[in-house]
Amino acid sequence: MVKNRLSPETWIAAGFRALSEKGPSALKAEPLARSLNTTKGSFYWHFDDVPAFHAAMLHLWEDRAFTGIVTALESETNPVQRLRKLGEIAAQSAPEEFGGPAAEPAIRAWARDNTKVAEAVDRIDAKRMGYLSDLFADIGLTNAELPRILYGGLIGMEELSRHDGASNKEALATLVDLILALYEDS
Amino acid sequence: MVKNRLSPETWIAAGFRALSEKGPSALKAEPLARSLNTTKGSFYWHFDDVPAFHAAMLHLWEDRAFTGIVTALESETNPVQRLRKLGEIAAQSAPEEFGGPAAEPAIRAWARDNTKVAEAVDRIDAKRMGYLSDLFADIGLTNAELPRILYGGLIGMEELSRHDGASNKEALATLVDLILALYEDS
DNA sequence: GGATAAACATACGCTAGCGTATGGAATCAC
DNA sequence: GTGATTCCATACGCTAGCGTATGTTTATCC
Repeated sequence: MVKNRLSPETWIAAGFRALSEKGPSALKAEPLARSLNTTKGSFYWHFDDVPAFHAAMLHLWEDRAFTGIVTALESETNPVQRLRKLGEIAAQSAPEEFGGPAAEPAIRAWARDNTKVAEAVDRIDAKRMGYLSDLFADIGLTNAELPRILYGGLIGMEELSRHDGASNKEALATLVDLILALYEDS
Repeated sequence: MVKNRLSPETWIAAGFRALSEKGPSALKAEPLARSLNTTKGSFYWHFDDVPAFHAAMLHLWEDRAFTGIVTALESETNPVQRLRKLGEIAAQSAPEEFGGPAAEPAIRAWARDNTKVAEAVDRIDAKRMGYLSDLFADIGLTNAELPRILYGGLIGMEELSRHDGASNKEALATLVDLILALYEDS
């Protein structure tokens, strides 16, 4: 029998997997331990308690939720290309360390019964909306509703995908086109 | 001391209130009883068990989630007016019987750890998307992505409002305008 | 206005998960 | 290799919520 020694990261990854698959109520020490074929002895060695574990998950996510997008768009030089690229990467699933596809909606759902999570989501939303605002401003689109339309569409479609399983690739591209039509006209 | 005798509907309303304010984890018999200043003796008189209570909540919602929208749009005669009106009513909060504002996002969050809820949301989403498809088809817009864009935007903005507290009135109106620009052009 | 039923209160045993404590195995230092 | 450290297993008491059983109150019906 191979004895896999676990790291905090392993637990956190298992946490995101459970969060995505079974919802926030699955983020408990003993069930997670079972999913890793171990006991909560390990859990309480790596983390002080359950809230501390939650905080660790949240910290990892908040750390990458904004910068991850920014760096992913760095390769594109002009704002229009960045907007189009944003539509593409948003249509893809999240990395495995966050529980694979539909990690973001799962975190938003988590925010409903956890204040700390809600606050983190608040901060990330504000940052992303600000970034979108700047992007639109760069191409001369100052309509204050555009970031909300695009980001809202992004969130909503991710949510929809979870239920109907469909891809958002086409829809997001079309949405960006609809918005950029304003740019062509100006 | 006035003895308020409770009905199943009172319990269900309290359920939606708790769901909206504290999340799915608040849908438990004893906490709900406390919120109504009573005991679970009443709960188990009106409902067989907790899953049965959940089913009752869900049944009420599913019953009104689609038809409610359709009847709200009946006053408008042509499809374009209906689309604009849809944007308006979606920006308002849900009726109090469903826990006031942001009831829909709460139910979507609930769907994450409850299969029955997820199935109900599936059915409602399909119906609403079908309705939107018909609406767009009526004005000659056959682009299959449009229902997803509008409905996704609706869902996402509702979610955003919960966090930043902002209204979606302007953004939804603008989104409808962006889409209807396709109609003007054709 | 006493009998009947409906609506609620209370007490009970049960389970899942929490956090602690302590012992045991695996790994590292040298 | 043995001593120390790191990591995990197990056992314990505790609490919240479940569902049942049974008692109490409140309304209803003639």
